[in-house]
Amino acid sequence: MSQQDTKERILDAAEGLFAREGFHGTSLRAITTSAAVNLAAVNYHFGSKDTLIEAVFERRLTPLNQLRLQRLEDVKQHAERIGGKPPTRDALAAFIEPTLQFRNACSGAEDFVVLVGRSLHEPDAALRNTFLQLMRPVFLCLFETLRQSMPGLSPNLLFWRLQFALGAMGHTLCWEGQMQSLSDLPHSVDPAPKTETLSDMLLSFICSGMEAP
Amino acid sequence: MSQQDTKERILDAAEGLFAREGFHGTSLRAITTSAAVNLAAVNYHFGSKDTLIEAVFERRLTPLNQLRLQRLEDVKQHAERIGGKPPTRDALAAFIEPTLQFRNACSGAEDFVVLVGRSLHEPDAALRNTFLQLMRPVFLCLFETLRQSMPGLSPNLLFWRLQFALGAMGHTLCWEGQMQSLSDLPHSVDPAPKTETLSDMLLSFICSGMEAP
DNA sequence: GTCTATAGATTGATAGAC
DNA sequence: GTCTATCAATCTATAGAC
Repeated sequence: MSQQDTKERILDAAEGLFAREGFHGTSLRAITTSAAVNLAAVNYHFGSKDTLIEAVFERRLTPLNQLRLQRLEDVKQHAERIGGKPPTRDALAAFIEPTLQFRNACSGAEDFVVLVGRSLHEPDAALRNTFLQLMRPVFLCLFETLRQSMPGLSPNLLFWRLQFALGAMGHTLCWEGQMQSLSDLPHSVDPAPKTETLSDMLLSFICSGMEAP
Repeated sequence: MSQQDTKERILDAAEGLFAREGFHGTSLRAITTSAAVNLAAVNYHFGSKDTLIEAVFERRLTPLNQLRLQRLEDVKQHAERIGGKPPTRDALAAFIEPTLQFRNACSGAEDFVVLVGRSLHEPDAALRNTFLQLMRPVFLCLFETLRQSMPGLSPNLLFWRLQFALGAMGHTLCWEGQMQSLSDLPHSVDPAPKTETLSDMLLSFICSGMEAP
């Protein structure tokens, strides 16, 4: 087994377990057993449990954020070219759609998306800040784009509405994983809609909320 | 120190630590030290760590949910009396406002509200289900009331929009605690608005999202 | 009811042979 | 790079004196 293989196997196993059991609920032994590698391999390749979770975040969040930034840039440039404002829905879609579609991008990505959804509410402050630092550039770009989309909205109100939107989105990402719960209603509810359907429902909700009177 | 005192002190300390450090991130030692009681007192009074967190939830969630159910009932009865539909905003307000106002109801309630916000995303399935089971009656009542408010909306779409709303609300509750993060923007943002202001912003957002075209 | 003392299991991390 | 063996710390829970 090559070094590359071992590192990847650890990252894959850690990603799944952190998403399903949480960071503090996952032991290094659980990870190495699931990855079928030796216990000492984690500390050899990643240094510590804390640096391992950083590596788990960076592996997928870096390309995902690049995708989001690219799409946001496209929306802004298209608006400039036609001399108008970037449509609110397009700006939000540039942030949301790549995330939901990422689920189908590669194997194991479903786990990662759940992990992302949970990260905003992560109790461990150090871990939460690791995530937020990686997200900061995208968040700032989204904020500035939306400023152009809705120049009449005060920065404070925009900020809070964006927080509400992030909450709605994060909750949706978690749910996609496994969060069985309130769905046993006396009505027909689809607990796992197609990515495109879910994406549209979420976008419509958030878009209307952002543009509320 | 009376028995009542000891139990309450443990509940108070546990509430704060669970909210700030998470369930798995909080040890019984941390709780008993913070509460200034003996380590063995937790197991004597509550049986185990798992039953302790259940007691923490129940102590405040039972009266809070009763408040929410009462307000939902009022909204429905008022609609019946005038022979109309319960207004969407009133139904949502019956669920949201008591929660946000609960922060100021008693000391320590701020911690509890953060704990609630985080519970939907709790990785520990048993813990999450404890919370969901306590919330189920209120959730069902809210769902049925909103069914009356918006009879044109399919149950499936209503369900998902309600999930988005819960996500937005949960994120807001967490934030209220301490979640410093993305707020250092090049604009003036109020990181801790008055309860009423925040409540109005959240309600307007969710209400518009629920009634999206 | 409260305390001390400790059992028994699990944790993250490392030293050293191969 | 991979393995075994183990350390030192921490955890929940309990037994038994007072």
